[in-house]
Amino acid sequence: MPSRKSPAPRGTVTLALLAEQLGVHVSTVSRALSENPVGVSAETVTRVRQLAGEQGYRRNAAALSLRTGRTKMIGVMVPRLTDVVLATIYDGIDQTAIDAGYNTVVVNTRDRPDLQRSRLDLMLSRQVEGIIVGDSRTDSNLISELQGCGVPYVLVARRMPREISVSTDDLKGGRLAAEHLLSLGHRRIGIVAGDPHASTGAERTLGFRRAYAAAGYPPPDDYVIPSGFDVRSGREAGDHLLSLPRPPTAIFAASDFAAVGVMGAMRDRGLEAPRDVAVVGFNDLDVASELPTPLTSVHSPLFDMGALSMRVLLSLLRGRQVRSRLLQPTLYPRASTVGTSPGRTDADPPRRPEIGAKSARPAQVP
Amino acid sequence: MPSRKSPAPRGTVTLALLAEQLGVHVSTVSRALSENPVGVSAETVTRVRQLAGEQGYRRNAAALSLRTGRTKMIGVMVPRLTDVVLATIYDGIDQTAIDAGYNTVVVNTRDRPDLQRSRLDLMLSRQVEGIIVGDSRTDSNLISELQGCGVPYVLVARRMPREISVSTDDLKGGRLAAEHLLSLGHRRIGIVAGDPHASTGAERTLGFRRAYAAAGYPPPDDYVIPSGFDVRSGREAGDHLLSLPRPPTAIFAASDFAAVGVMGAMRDRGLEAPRDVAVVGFNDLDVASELPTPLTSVHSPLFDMGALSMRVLLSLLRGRQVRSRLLQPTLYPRASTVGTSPGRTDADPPRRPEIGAKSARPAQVP
DNA sequence: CTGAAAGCGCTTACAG
DNA sequence: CTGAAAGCGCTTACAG
Repeated sequence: MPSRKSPAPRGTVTLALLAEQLGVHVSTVSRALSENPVGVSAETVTRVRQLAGEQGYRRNAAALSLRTGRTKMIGVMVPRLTDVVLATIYDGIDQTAIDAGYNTVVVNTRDRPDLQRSRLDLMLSRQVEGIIVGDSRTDSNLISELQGCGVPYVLVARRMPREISVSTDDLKGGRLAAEHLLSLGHRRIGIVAGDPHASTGAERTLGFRRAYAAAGYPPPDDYVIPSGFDVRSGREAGDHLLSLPRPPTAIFAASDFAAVGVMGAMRDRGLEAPRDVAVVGFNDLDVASELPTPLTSVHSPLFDMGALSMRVLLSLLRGRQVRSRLLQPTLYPRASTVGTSPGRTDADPPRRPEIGAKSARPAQVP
Repeated sequence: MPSRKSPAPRGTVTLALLAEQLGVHVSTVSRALSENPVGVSAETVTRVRQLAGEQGYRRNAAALSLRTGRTKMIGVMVPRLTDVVLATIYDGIDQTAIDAGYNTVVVNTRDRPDLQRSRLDLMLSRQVEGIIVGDSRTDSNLISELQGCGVPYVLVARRMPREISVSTDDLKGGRLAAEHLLSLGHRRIGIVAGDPHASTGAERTLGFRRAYAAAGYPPPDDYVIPSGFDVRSGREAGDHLLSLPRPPTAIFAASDFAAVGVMGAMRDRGLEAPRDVAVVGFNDLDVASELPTPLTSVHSPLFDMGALSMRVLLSLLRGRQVRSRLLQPTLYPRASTVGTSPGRTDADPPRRPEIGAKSARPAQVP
């Protein structure tokens, strides 16, 4: 075996380069390196792979894609990855994609229609085979653009009429929160509503309001504050609600981080949860149960939601018939509403007490 | 103008297809569609672009890359995007990349050397022009693989000897936390150390220990608990520290979320910060200042760190000489150590009191 | 200003 | 089992 110059000589290692060194045709090298080498002698396969390994050969994905018309790439659109909710959903998507032999490429669109458009263009240029849409909004025409481009897609987290989606039953989640606060006797409640153009924010709020209205206590509009889903937005909305002439006795926030912001606003006014104001969050992130005042929250299965959306998309790519999925939310009552005194460790076993559906899993996509 | 069938007829719109419809050569179409059309009549440019718009033409990125040898893609490796610290750094990277005409593709490696390897391979197959490495570890040979592959790279957040990196001065950050707790009279402290194979965890811990040793109170090894950077790890390490025969009077956690976990462990034992145990976190995330008990934390400029790492990589790609950067940490004292009583809104104006450097920004890469 | 050709790196019928 | 050729969609010297 003659000693080679260096693992990666100068420039890239190509099939042609390997073929030349081995004295065989480039097509033979291609066959030997294919997943399942057929029509090549075992000996050739060994020789080729040996050299390819030594030289650090890596198949050029662009050439492969150009030739075969396939990329094995899935595009994922999210508003922002710095929101751990979306990051967790994406994690489920990515892991499921990898297990199925696909790779994902994710873009942040910051909930801005202009960025949705340009980032979608980018993904289409890169020939993604499918798209998972985590940033659909009622005030954007993203969906109609998607319809025109001929690439299969599935919505996740946020849904839209007549579109295939995988999401939490947010209407029900809002209702669970309302029923919990109603049962504790709260009549004047405030809502940190999240983004009204996202179905998550809109439906959590709607489910909550409907339940309160049905009980005879329809929340007035000025107790419903549109917001983002982050700490800062929650803080601002909380400041607003607590400054009302007759502040609410309980606040429902459409996200856990918004709820933390509400608690910050309370703290700075010398208010305590639940003594002065009860607080309910949404999503039940890890942080909720470990807060100094543990947060009552509506759990939604984020990782599973991402994973399922990917499985639905894979079915779609295989030409199967698919339908939308609604995952079940579960409310976990904690000290921010039911007022466990600090130190009573038995009163709040994390992740135990459930209200609502027995976290029934939807039937898997076949 | 004859009426067209549909915007995206069947299959993809290519240059050849446009050329045929216009009765010109494909190379003419290519020129007309190029960024800066040169050597084409203005009229042709208009005609071509008009039709391209109508037909929804999108340049095939694979073909472009194969032809030009350029991809304008930057790879980003992180342990996990569900850690908001990394997500924020990535956000800085991505925005800076876009502004410079590049796109990023990010991979999660979960701090597993095997995944580092396979995901790196993937990126190299996709012909990334540079890589930003957020997951370097002392127990992985990722760096030596990177050295052999001929693609420029820059480390971010975690650093390694003799490698170009952009990170926070974690040694100093640890020292700031130690000086703060020393000044409050704490002598027996516990450390939730983070991952010892990541320079962030190792150096924050080392800086802290050195300062305590220098003051005459070297922390014993069994008060230093290796951990992850998440809530759960912090919770477990906190449980451990608080169960010691002589529990610490203060705990330094290498991340804010780990600190929240520590506070959860305290709460379940009926302990309060800072009355029973003082707590210091690291990174100063948004959530830190809004917690029911606001968390004293060492701020590090995460978004800027990501952005700067991208600028350094861009310099490297332009063949310039670059050097490592160390960003300055700043300690923000809050109620978890200095015991502001709830309701005193003037005692903790978020983001105001500083200890340490005046957040001096490093000189920008030219 | 426009056309014709070559070629990026790869896979895949088609011969032999 | 191996070779030779075609072609994926694009850009870019090279002619005219």
